[in-house]
Order: sequence, then structure tokens, then C-alpha cells
Amino acid sequence: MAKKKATIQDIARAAGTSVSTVSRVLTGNAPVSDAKRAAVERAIAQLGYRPSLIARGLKMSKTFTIGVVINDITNPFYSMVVKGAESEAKACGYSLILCVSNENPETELHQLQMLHDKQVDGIIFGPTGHNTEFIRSLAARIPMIQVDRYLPDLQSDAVVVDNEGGAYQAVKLLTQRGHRRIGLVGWQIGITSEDQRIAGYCRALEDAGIPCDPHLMSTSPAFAPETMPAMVETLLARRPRPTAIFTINNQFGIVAMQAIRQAGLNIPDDVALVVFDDLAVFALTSPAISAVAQPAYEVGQRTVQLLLSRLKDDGEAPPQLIVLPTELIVRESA
Amino acid sequence: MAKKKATIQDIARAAGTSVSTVSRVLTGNAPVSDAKRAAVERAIAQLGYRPSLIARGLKMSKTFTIGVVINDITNPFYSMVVKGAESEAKACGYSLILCVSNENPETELHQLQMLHDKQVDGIIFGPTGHNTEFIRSLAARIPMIQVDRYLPDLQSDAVVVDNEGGAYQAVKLLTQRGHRRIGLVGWQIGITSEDQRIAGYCRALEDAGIPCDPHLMSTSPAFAPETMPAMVETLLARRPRPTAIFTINNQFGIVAMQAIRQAGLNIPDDVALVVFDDLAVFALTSPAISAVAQPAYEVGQRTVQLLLSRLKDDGEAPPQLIVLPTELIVRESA
DNA sequence: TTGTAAGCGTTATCAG
DNA sequence: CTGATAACGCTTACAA
Repeated sequence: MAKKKATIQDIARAAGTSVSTVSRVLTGNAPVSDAKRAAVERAIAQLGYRPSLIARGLKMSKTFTIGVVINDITNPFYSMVVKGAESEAKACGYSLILCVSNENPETELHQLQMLHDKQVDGIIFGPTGHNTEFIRSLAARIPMIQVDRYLPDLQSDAVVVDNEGGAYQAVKLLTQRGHRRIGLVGWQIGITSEDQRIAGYCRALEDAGIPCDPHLMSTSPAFAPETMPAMVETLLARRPRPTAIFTINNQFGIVAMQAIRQAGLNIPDDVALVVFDDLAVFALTSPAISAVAQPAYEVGQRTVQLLLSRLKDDGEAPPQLIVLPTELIVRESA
Repeated sequence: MAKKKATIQDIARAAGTSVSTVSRVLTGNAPVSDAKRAAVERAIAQLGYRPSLIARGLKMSKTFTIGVVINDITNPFYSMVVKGAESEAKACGYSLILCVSNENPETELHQLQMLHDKQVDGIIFGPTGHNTEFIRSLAARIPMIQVDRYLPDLQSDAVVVDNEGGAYQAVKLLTQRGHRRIGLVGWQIGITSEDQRIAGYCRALEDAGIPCDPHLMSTSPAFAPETMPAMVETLLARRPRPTAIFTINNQFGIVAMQAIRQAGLNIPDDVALVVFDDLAVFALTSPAISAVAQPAYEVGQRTVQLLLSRLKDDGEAPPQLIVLPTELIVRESA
């Protein structure tokens, strides 16, 4: 039923010309007489011809496709990054192959490999923190831009936010309000973004003359979402109890909010709360949550812009680290 | 610097055999002697050879890629659908090209066209409601599964949730609590999911002996997010004021919550609220919001399962409409 | 079992 | 300006 797709051959035949001429009107990079061009265009319209992008890709070694590997598309931050990336890519004639790695190094490895095999023109990814050697060798063969986080050992492009500064602002808000026992919850899984947030937390404390107390830092060296509530509870069980908590991401923020409530404590009177990575609904919870907002859409946009510029550079410009500013949004929880 | 990628030719040469033999060990669909196989495998390992998926795609007319077109990846429902779809696709050796249409028919058209040009094996999409004829013709050439919503005029596969039933349950909760003036806010842009939710709303009212009053239905025939607050305000301005509101999606739910608050009204005492499409944070707002939860992850999973089964069928089975159940989650707002 | 050769649908080179 | 023709990297008859 579905008649075979017309090829460039069919067009040539129908237009009474050669495939090269058809190709020329298609790509437009060689002169063609008006008569021929008209004939070709007529044939194209009549047969509903569409050039095969995959044949073209094979011939030109160019697919107009960008690979994206992120940890969790349901995380609002990442979904906004992807939205920005997709929008920019679309505007430039590229499309995105989306891979979600679930913070799993093995999955990440397979997906990077697969993207390379599919000959995407470039890759955007938020590294799990592993596979460094493999990634280094891959980066020698295909443009890669790290997003949100980066492998410090890798000499490569990256687009991130000012994690250290954002965390610093958040914790400074707390110290300014007189808090001295400020807890932190988060992962410590060797990922720059999180490490830098922890660093910002420590710096803000030290600036206020408060020593950075390991007992007030509830971190885990492994990514295990099911342990999140216990991690917050640990902190709340410290005596004297911390009077404020800074969470390293919004998931921990939500968990902390629940745990504090369940402990019968009041926010912000018993425990103040500031979370890194804002959510729209934080304005609607009770109390509304103070948070560090990230320019997620712009992160996505800038990342593909940088990638596309690399595609022209041919990768000869020095690696670039783009750091976008964050914004502390003060609401009711601190 | 980056040495040229090795091709099947290079492997043949290095292994002292022919390309066909190499291809045979690659695809494994023809016998090869152990000696040759070993030699080939050694060469592959030494040269770090990886078959070009795009050359293979050209030859086999099979790309192991699925196109996905949705309206908004930052909508938690869709991002969960995509997560389910990606997971299932990955497990079956497929990857996803993600396109976001922003509810824009023109963008949708370009993206569907582009996916076809890139020769994806199939397409999953949530139609904007337009481009029906184009989609019909496309569906004759490539397997397409509609997701979340469908074009009623199109005879085609779709995976959706029980929108009518879910809305019915939500509004029934309201009538059971004694509400008689129940407002509705939402789009009426000719999309099945929304139309069916409206139908469920009306049926629940009628079952309770309440006529379906157009003055209590604040809908808009065009997708224009900036008008959402005004749409809710219109409803709140009716006299006598509705004592309850049902919103057709979670965005309207958030807007409604804000508008009700800003009007100095209390939820649920002045105005009760139930929203279609649950969010995790609805459990944390004050009051917690009652909502209709959709099995989003499963929707994504089932959609690619259906698509992959069509790829085997060769599309000869009759079109299927898969309807997944929703669940009413009663919290504090109604 | 193995190799040769003909495509898959393009673009690009090179003569006319 | 135009038309053969050789790639691009792979799979698959067809022969041997």
C-alpha cells in the first residue's frame, strides 16, 4: 500500500535530468539553469520527494543530531535544561537524542558509546563522575560539552552554574539571621556541583566565624534516594538540634520539609530551611521555601550554543568553562 | 590527531579476510569458522572498531530510533511519560529523538516531517489537534502511536488515561461533599484529553442532579498560558460564587491556588479545589491538594511497547486504544 | 565456510 | 551548466 519512497533517482528520471543536477538544486551549491531547476522542483512536488537524511548523513559524515545524556529527566532542573537545549538546537536545525543515565555509570557508558556509534555531531552530558578515561578518549573523537557538572580531570568544555556562590548566599542568609548551628544534607558522590555547594556552605560558615562541624553534615557517598529521609532524621536527632538546614538539592528539600513536619517541628521557628535549586511550587507550600534558583533554561541554551560553536571551530579553541549566576530567593522558610 | 575511524574494510584487511566475513561475525547471521572469527575479533579489539550505525541504517532501512513529539517536557506528566518511554526503549535497544512542539501546530508539522526524513522506525506523539491530513498520510508510511491524546478522525493506535472517568471521580467527590456550584477551568482547544475531562465533569454533575452551567465553565479556545490567572478570576467573580473548582490540569491547579489565596479566600472552606494530574508537591502545599493521579511512567512504557509490537506486526493488526486507569487522591483541599 | 560484487540514497569530482 | 561515476560503510545475494 505505502508506495516506495521516491529517491533522487526517481526525481532525476521524472525531471529528465541527472541525479547530480537534482542534488545541485537540493543543496544549492552549484549553478543550475532555470529550466532544469523548474523541472526538478516540479518533479519533487509531484512525487512528494524528501531527501534521505540518513543517506546524506553517511555521505557527509554529518547528522545534525546532538546526543544528550542526563541523570533524570523528571528532575525539573534537567527538564528545563533540556527544554532550553532543544529549543536552541531546533532553531539551528539540529535534533536531540535524549538518554537518561539514572546516575548509573554503566548506563552512561553504553549511552555515550551508542551516541558515538550513531555518529551524532556532538554530545552534551552531565557526567556521573565515572568513566573518565573512556570519556577522555571519546572527547578526542567527538565534541563534548559537560553540563551542570564536570569531571575536573578532564580538560574540556562545560556549562555550569555558580554552585559555590549560590550555596554561599543561601547559608549566609542563615548566619545573618543569627543561626549558628546550620546542618547540611546532600550527596557527596564526587560530583563537582555538589562538592562546590558543600564548599560554599563551609565558606559561609567560616566567614561568620563558625567552624564547619562534620556532625552537622549529613552526606552519603552513594546515590541512594531511599535513604534520604533517614539522612535528614539523623540531622534532626543531633543535640543540640540544628536550628537551620541547608539542602543541596530540591529533592532533599522536599524530604527535609516532610521530615521536619513529621518530627512535630515548625519551619522556620524550630528549624529554618533553605534549599538549593528552586521549584515553582516552593512559592505555594506552607511556609513558602527560600531557595537558590538556577538559570536552567539558559544553561541548556548556552550548552548547545557552545557545542555548535565547537562544530565550527573544529575544536581548536581552548576549553571553556561557562559559569552562570544563581539567584537567592528569600521566602518564608528562612 | 584523532585518527580516522576504522571501517569494516580495515578490519577485513587486519584480519586477513573479506568484509563479508567481518560482517558475518558482526551480525552473527551466518556461520564463520572459529579461526576466522578469532582473527576478526582480535582485529576489532585492536583497532577499537565500532560499526557505523548510520551506514547500517542506510543499508537496512532500520535506525533503532524512535521519534517523540510532545508539547512540554517541563510538564511533570510528560517528563514522566518520557522517562518511561526512554527506559523501555533503551531496554529494547532503541533510542529516542525528543522534540517539543510547545502546542504549536507548525512546529509539530516540521518535527514530524523531520523525524520521517531521518527515517526513525516509528513515532510517538501527543497531537496538537491540527495537521490531521498530513498525519494521516504520514501514518500510512511509518508506524505512529498517539500518546495522552488522540485525533478522533484518525484511525490509529493510542495510549491514553481514563480522562473521563478520572474527572468524573474528582467532581463526584465534590458533589458528595455537598457542593452544588462547581466551577471548571481549562482549555477547550479540541484535544481529546481535555474534552473528555470536561465530559466527566458534566456527567458527574448530571448524576447529582445538577445542570451543567456554562457560566461556571471558564474555558479558552486558544492555548495562552498568560491568560490562566484571569480565567480563574472570572470564575471567582461569579455571583453566587462557586463553592468548589475543578481544574483540568495541574498548571491550572497551581494558578487557581494562587488566585484563590489572593482573593483572600480559604481552601477548602470558601472554595474547595480538586485538580486533574497530580504532582508530588501537592502533598506538601497548604492545604494539601486533592488530585487525580495519572500513571505517567506506565503510559510512556506502554506506548513504546505498542510501537515496537507494530514494528513486528508490520501494522496489520487493527488499531488499538489503550486506556490506563487514573486514581483519585483525596487530601485536604476537598 | 568464504569472497566478490551489487546496492542503500546521497554528494562530489571530473570531464564534457 | 550538465552528466557519468566514484565514494560513504555496511549487508547480502550469488558464486566458489
